[in-house]
Amino acid sequence: MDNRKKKILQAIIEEYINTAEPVSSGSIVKRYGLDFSSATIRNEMAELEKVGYIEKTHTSSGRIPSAKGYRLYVDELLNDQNINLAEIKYIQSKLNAKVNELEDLTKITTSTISEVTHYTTVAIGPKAQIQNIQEIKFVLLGTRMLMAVLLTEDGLIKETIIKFDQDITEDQVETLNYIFNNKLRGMPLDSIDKPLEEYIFSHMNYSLAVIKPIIEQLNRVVNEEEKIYLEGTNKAFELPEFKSLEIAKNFINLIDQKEIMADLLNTGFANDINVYIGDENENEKLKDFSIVTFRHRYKNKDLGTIGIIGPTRMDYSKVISVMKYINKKLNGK
Amino acid sequence: MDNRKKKILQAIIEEYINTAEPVSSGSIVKRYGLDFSSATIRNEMAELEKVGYIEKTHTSSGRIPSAKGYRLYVDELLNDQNINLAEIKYIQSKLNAKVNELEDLTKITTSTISEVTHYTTVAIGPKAQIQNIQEIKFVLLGTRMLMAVLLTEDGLIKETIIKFDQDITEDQVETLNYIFNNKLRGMPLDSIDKPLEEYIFSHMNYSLAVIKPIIEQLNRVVNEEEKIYLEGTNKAFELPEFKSLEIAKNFINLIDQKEIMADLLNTGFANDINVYIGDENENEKLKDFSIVTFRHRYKNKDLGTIGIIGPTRMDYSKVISVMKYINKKLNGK
DNA sequence: TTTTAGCACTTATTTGTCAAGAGTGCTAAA
DNA sequence: TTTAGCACTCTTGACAAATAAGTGCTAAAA
Repeated sequence: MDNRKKKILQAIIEEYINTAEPVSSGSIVKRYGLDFSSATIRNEMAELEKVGYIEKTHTSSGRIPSAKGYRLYVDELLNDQNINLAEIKYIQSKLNAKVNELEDLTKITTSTISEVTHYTTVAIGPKAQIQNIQEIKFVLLGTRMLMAVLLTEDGLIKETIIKFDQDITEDQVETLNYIFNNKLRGMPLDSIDKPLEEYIFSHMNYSLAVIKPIIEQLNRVVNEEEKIYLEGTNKAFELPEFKSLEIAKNFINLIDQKEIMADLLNTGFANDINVYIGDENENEKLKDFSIVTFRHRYKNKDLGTIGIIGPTRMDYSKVISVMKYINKKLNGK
Repeated sequence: MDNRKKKILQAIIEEYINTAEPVSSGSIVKRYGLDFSSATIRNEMAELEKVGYIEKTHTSSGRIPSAKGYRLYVDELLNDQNINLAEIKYIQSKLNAKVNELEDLTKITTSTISEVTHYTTVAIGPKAQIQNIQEIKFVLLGTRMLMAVLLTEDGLIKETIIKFDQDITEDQVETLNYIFNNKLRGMPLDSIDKPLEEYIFSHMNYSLAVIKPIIEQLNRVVNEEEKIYLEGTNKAFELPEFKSLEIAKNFINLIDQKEIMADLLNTGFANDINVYIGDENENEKLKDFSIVTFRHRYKNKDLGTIGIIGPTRMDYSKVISVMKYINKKLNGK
């Protein structure tokens, strides 16, 4: 792969990202200041095709990038500072809002990314199970309802409601607070389980009718799938790829299945931008799409993952640039 | 409108709902046990068209129902007990799950309706602003973070986090609990406002640095748009209407705009099934779609609204039957 | 008076053909 | 090594013709 070939490949990919049409040798000569004739470009293109970076849709058509082509582009060729002043200002204005909860920040970030990149954006909160409990508090609401609030060492907050068939007294709440904090402080969230229930019941001699529903509900909350945030589904429908009913349907099916989205977001390396192009994706259903994710960690705290999902013909340069910038901003918060 | 005309109209509508193709005079004779020739049906159809219940797509085509036709069908002709044993069993199994929070019930109900009807289903929780406060509790998390929990007289629970630039003591929390409950018990949620802040500051002589963020955040939480629950977006894409890119795009645009969905769900009569057919909808964007909503109240408590959104060619009989049944079940809970 | 057989007429849909256009691969010359 | 030139391939759009589905109307039958 000499330099000229790379330049031509880059031109093909960028032209294709812009126009969504197969790229001809002529159009490259015209628009990409390469000082050769179309015949020369044609020869180079034939070789690029032989090594699998580009493809033809039919014998006499222009070329489109293959997944392998995009991969080289993403790894070596693209500009990852492709972000302008207007975009920077917009992102700043959004991210400067004061937020009290990580959830709000996730929502804002997700919608901001979708606005700036014009792609559908998904996000998921940090995994609860692996975190350690810092504090747990019970609050009596009315006479037969408790709210339990869990605070983890990483600052994640989980709350849930537990209903009882009998009245609960403020004294009981106080005891519960004492027992649970005493037992759980510093422990991982997933240690709220059956053995704990038995331990409290037998060693601390506390009413099972109260303990049991609490443990069960806390266990449920801690283990339930994290919520998925989704923004800009409609953005995808502006893309020419979505003229194909097949593609549109697959896309909607994908983002409608929260488990698939959760899996997608929970793979990849932390604090790095992960790009999965077309059939690089393990999931067969994703072969026509690309995903760019970012698992955000800050000061060793897991802050969840944000991902962009779109057609393989995605503006990787813009997407990656925006992700990088947002990450920098988030770490400054 | 004599009886025979109504029968023919019903046949046309039900055939169209099944096939999504314009209905010819011949097909009705064949499939709907009406003992007349196609010529007779044709004459009747010409008259039904004259009064606006059905329409033609071109001079020699079969007929499709107009909004007015669907309206008559919904008001007078359809079977609202169109639900079979398998569906009843399925709904029962889903709704029998024990839930601690209204939110969980809403989620389950929404997805159940979508599964049974095969249409996209949306829901919104009860409006908070109009409810009265029963209890308010503050919980200290760490040293600079409060969780505020609001319980309304209707049983709605709202919680939120407030962060401070200074440490908060347990004594302060106790005072806050006293002040707020004392002042707000029995008051509507939207009375948490600036005047209240000033009152507490001046009359109770309490630190503004603590009061102000609390009031602001509570106010924000109480007034923010209720969350929208959405299930089965992909179901819509199985319908022949969604072969049209135009329709598909409009649909996605609609359900992506939470404010439109909220408006939609917040109109209509409580405890009644509301049907809006095609251009009966006020919103121009909805002219190709129908909405069936149900504002659920029980023992005078607002429990939110559930809605089905689909093409005007919707299986109203099934949708209304399922809604009615679900309502009955919910009221038994 | 109501119903219906029969037929002319309308429109959509499908199929085939043709010409134009875009782009390639290859050859031979620069 | 590059490129002009040209034959070749495939797509796209336009047009025409054939087919099919269905209506409206007329005149006869019930």
